[in-house]
Parts: sequence; C-alpha cells; structure tokens
Amino acid sequence: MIDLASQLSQTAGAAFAALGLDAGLGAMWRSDRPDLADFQCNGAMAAAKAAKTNPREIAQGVVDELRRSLLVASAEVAGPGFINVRVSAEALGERATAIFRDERAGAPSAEIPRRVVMDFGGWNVAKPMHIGHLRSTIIGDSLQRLFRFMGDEVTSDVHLGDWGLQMGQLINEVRLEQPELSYFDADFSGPYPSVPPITMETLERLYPQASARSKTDADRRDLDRKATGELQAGRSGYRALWRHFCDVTRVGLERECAALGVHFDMWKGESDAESYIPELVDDLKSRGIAVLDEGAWIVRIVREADRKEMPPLLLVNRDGAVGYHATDLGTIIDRKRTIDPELTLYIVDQRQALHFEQVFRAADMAGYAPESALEHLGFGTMNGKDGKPFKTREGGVLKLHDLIAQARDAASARLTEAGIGEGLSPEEFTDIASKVALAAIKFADLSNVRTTNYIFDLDRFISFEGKTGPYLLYAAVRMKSLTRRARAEGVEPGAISVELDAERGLALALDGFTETVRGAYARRMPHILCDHAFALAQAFSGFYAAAPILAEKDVTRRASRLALTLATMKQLELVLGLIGIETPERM
RNA sequence: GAUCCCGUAGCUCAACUGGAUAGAGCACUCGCCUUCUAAGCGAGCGGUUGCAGGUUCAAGUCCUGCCGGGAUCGCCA
Repeated sequence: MIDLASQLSQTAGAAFAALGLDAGLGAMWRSDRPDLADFQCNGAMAAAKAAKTNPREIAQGVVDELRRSLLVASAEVAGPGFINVRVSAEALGERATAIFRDERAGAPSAEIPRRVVMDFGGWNVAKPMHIGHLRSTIIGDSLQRLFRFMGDEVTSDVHLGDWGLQMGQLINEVRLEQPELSYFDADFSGPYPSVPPITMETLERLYPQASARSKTDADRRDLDRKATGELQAGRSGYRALWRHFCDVTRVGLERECAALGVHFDMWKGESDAESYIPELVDDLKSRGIAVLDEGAWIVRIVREADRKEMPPLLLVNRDGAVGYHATDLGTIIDRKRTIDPELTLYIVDQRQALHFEQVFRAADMAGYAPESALEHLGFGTMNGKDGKPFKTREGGVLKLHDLIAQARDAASARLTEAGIGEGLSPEEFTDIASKVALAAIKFADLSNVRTTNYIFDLDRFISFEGKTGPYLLYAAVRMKSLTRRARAEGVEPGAISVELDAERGLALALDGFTETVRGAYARRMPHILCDHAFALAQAFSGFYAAAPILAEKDVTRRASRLALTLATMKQLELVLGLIGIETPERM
C-alpha cells in the first residue's frame, strides 16, 4: 500500500541517482500550488547548489523520467527548478480503490514494532482534575492509540503524583482538623478502616489550604517535610491515611477517565518506585555517581557542551527524603525489569523539561536506560484570554467535570434546536450529545500544536461550526446515512473512477493519510491527525455538495461514488479513532 | 541576571528538512435547502509574518541585535 507521493518520490529519486545524485533529493509532496500541480519536488535546486550546476537542467532530466511513469499525467519544470507533477485520473482512481479495499485505509505500519511505555505524569493525589490536566490526558491518549495502531506494544501508566511533600502537607492539614483520628498515634497499628475519614471534597478543600500554609509558614513546612519523611519511612498511621487519600482520589479520577473515554493500562504512582529507592541510592553512591553536597546526595550531570546552567539532580535531600527525581529514576528501573521498554515517552507539561533532562542524563550515566530511549513530550499550557493561566470568572480553576457538563449542555441544546431529538430515545439523545461534546473538546485541544501554549476559550471549545469536532462528526454521519440507505436500496460499491474536480480533491486527500500517519507518529504530534481529518471532511463535504451519490443515475458512476464515500468513511473513522473521537450514527 | 520558548489576517490557530502567490476557522458581505442531514456548500473581504540588519537563487522558518509576552534556573512537584 504505497501512497502516490512515495511512488513519485521513488521514481524521482531513481532519476536523481541515475544522475549521480542523492536519491533522497527526489522527495515529493503535495504541492502548495494546487493550481499548478498535485505534487512537487524541490530537490533539483538543492542538488544544483551542491554540484554548482544549473538546477533547471537537473530538473529537466528528472521530469523526463517522471513522464514515463504511468502515474503521471504531466510533469514540468517551473521557476528556478521546481518539478511539478499532475497525476493521472486513472492513478488516482486506482489509489482510491485500493484505499477503499484496505483495512487500514492507506495507513502505514511501524517497520519495527517496539515496546513503548507512556507516562502520563501529571495528575496528583488530592487534586481534582481541572482543565489544565486535559492536555496530558488527551494528547497522551491520542498518542497511545496512534502507537498501538502502528503496531507498537504500548503500556500506558497514569503515574500519579502520590509520594512527595504534598502528602506530608495533607497529613498535617488533616491533623489540624481532626486531631482525634487514631492515624496520628505514634503506635497506630489498627486495621485499615473500610470507610475513609475524608472525602474527595474534603481533600479538594484541604489541599490548597495545606499548600498555602506550607508556603508561608517555615515551621509548618518543616513539619510537613518531617511527616513526608516519616510516611516514606513507613510510619503505619501515616501510611493508612495516605492510602485513603490515594483510594479516594482514584475513584474520582477514574470517573473522569470514563467520561473522557481514556484508558490506562496501569494506575501506578511515584510511590510504586519506593521499593527501588534504597538500592538505587546505594548503587549511585557506591559508584560515585551520587555525591554528598550541602547535606544532600546529588548527581552532577553537567556536560562540557552545555551552554545553559545544569543544576544537579537531587537524589536525597538533607532530611533524608526523596523527591520526584529519585522516584522517576526508580520507576525507570522498575520498568526496565518488568517491561524492558525500548522507548519511554513522558507526556508532561513543558515546564518540566529541565527535570526530565536531569533524570534522563542521570539514568544514562547510571546505565539504567540510554538517553535516546527516554523522551519528554512536553506540551504548552492553557491560558486565559489575558495570556495568563486560565481562571474562571470567579477566579478559580475550571474543573474538567464542569467543562464536560457545559459542553454536553450546549450539545443537547443544539440537538434540540435542530429538531434531532424528537425521534430518539432519551438514551440515544444523551449518547449523541455526549459524543458531540467530547468531539468538540478533544478536537479543540488536540488541533493545537502540542508544544505551544494556547488560549482557552470556552465558546470555541463548545462551538459546533467550522473547524471543530462536530463538523467532523457531521461529515461522518452523512456518510453513515448514505451507507444505510445504500444497503437498504441494495446499491453495491464498485471501482472508483475520478471525474469531477471534487472527486479528484477527495482522492488526493485520501492519499495523504499515509504521510499524515507517518508524520504524526514520527513527530508525536496529534494535530497533524486533526488537520488531516478536517481536510478530509472538507473534501468530502465539497464532493457531497457537488455530486449526487446514490441519486446518480449512471450505475457505474453511482457505484464509484459510493465506494469513494465508503473509503472516506472508513478513513475518517480511523483517524477520528486515533484522536479519541467516537462517531454517532446520526446527529 | 542567565538560559530556553513564543510573537503570523480584527480574533483563534496552521505552514513538513529553508521553496513558488503565507493557508484554515471564527467574525463581516453576497449567493445556495421541491432530490442523498444547511452543524453544510460556493464566492468575497482581510497580511510589511513584532522591529532592524545579515546569510541564500530562495527566509514566517537559519544567524546577530533590539522590543514585547511567557517559562525555567538544587532541597515543592
């Protein structure tokens, strides 16, 4: 299953090679001048620069070769040495037909499947999921779907923040409010009560309090550090209380995950690295990788080539407690022994870039994992219209739960307004509204380039027109409707032949899926998938408006258009699946 | 202070490894529902890519300086 661009690249590459030049110069891609060409190649100019010859001459040689290809309807040299190619209608029709028959609708597979771990570090115990957490969850989910689709063996780990200072802060905050709890007894050894002494609501209230006090009050901070150290050292009552924090939080997070349609293979946390910490510390100390400095054990990771300051990795602080540097290293050891991944991806806020740089270097120095097998996939933050971290009108953070609820309400209102709800059962109505809402949210977020900050605009997130998730669903639903009708009327699909401009555009869009998937996979960029989905839906909408499909009288042509529709539907559902969007049957 | 990222149409965002006339959506102005879902389609309007230099046949993209915004910089994660 080779896409047109690759086939053309091979032909052009061979022509370059025949001239004694690098075959890679023959790379062709969709032209950004659709008025002039379907595909273009710029290699002649680069080649001429290196060889100090005339680029148009080289280009002409390649063009002569391209013209022999059955794919090519026309090929010519333009401007300083651009090579412009138009593919034949026959080639486009065959390619579209092949996509129609292909289970993967033209998508490539990984050449060598790998074991891949995806770490979604970002959620914390006791903190509710707010819209700031949307990105790691949605981006990570899209990537795990994409990597699996490519054939990799993916293990996703939610990797909760459950082991740091915030645990000591919470313990002390609970102690302030409920000092009578037996968990604080030094000799606590009681059974772990089935009813937690705190609820998620309590935790959500206590956490900001605790954090604020710890920040402003040095004495309190010392107590929090001490409690954290004791928790990590195994103090029984603290462990029991901590376990409650984790359990209560997890129930809430799983609910949000279900609402978002996101799945994790493992619900591990920083604390799961605990058993590896002693040997990790010993190992690094004994090999002289960790050194004592100002009472703390650190790993110096500076390199000569560094231009920026590289603070050392803090392995054990002067109170004997470990932070997330150590737990991340411990987790690397854990994964090495249990999964032995060839690649680990950390889908975590861009602001953690330095942290991961430190951890990766240390892991490499210690021989736990080569730096090349560890990748931090940072993402930008969501800002408000003022460019600062997003706040609600009341000044608080918008909870993910509330965002989803608002989107569902908006979707329900839109469905009712369009009169869709009348013939549907309440269940189906709710299901459709939910799918529309999720599509709106996910697409609005994922269509931004992963690495940059962007402005969160609620209206845009739940809007249903233009370049939005619901637009894509609408296109898919039209295709499904046609499919149902075709089945009912007994119309069969046939070989695709490309006649109209709209059909040509749609066939070219379908062909681009191969490169889309390859690019999104290589760069770990879901927005590339979004762009393709939109371009495909747009091309289909144009086709739908321009050409009768089942209403077409000519039987062969009708069969071709139905096949084109089915191919598009399959590919659109595939790509939507990769960004975590489900399509309803009607809307 | 040091380092890194960002600055593209009124607004929100694209632009693959440097390629041709910088593309979408929203908003605004027109036109299109007696045939397959108008959450749609077609057309128009809208740009000195923050500023000034430089490299190149070619710069939104690379280099230098400046302006504006953000992030990070060992005991919080």
